[in-house]
Amino acid sequence: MRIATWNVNSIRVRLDKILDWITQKNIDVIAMQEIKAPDDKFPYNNFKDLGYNVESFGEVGFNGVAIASKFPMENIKKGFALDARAQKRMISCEINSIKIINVYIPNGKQVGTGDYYYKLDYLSKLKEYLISLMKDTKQIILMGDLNVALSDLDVYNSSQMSDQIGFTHSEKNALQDILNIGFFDVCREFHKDKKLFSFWDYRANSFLRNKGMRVDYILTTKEIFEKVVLCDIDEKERAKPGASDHAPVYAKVNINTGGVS
DNA sequence: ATGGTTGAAGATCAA
Repeated sequence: MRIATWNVNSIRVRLDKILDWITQKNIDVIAMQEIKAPDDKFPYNNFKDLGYNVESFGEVGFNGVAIASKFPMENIKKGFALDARAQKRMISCEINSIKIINVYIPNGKQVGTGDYYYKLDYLSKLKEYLISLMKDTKQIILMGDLNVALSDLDVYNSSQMSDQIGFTHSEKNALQDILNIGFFDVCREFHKDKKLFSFWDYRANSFLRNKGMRVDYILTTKEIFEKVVLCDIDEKERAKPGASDHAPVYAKVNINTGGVS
């Protein structure tokens, strides 16, 4: 099973690129964030024409998440009961008895603002939710834009990024707390000592200067991680004209998917 | 450099 997460920064503007990429990479399940479209404007049929089931949870103007899957999705849940602002940031389902959670963590805007504390609260509530979920199943994949760079290898310049949004001690600790309950940072496990970025700001020629951050993650329980055979970030998608400011992160998991893939 | 650029709006807000 090939899985992916991508902050697409508008499902409608990026549609052709997304469809081309999931076809080229033979992606079975893709978690998308920042679709920036209400559900009645989501291009469902374009995914269905390629053989994907698709579920979206969007709103006008910003946020919004969606999952497209070649396999049937069961127990679809839209929203996160512990989200203090009840925004459109989480959608989850079960695929082949694996719990798949797609989350778009709040950006936080500025350190010390209400938005920043909302972000920390969201990460804390997500950890509590995952702890409760793990009592029922050990088969969990959490994918999404977590808006936090975990280590010095996840930012272009750790001293320059120190105490900046996405790289404060509180944010890093909140994400590390989630890993500590039993989740593996799959891309980092496969590339232990390498600088890894998944996001480059549109401003100030960040991509050309490779001033990026890794904020997009695939996290899995140990039971799933043991079956992962590869994980990478496709930086080439970020280099294209008209790209999202995020690149897709993808992995291959060796599980029985009924012969479909 | 408190700038820069992009998207969804249709003025600014969010990132």
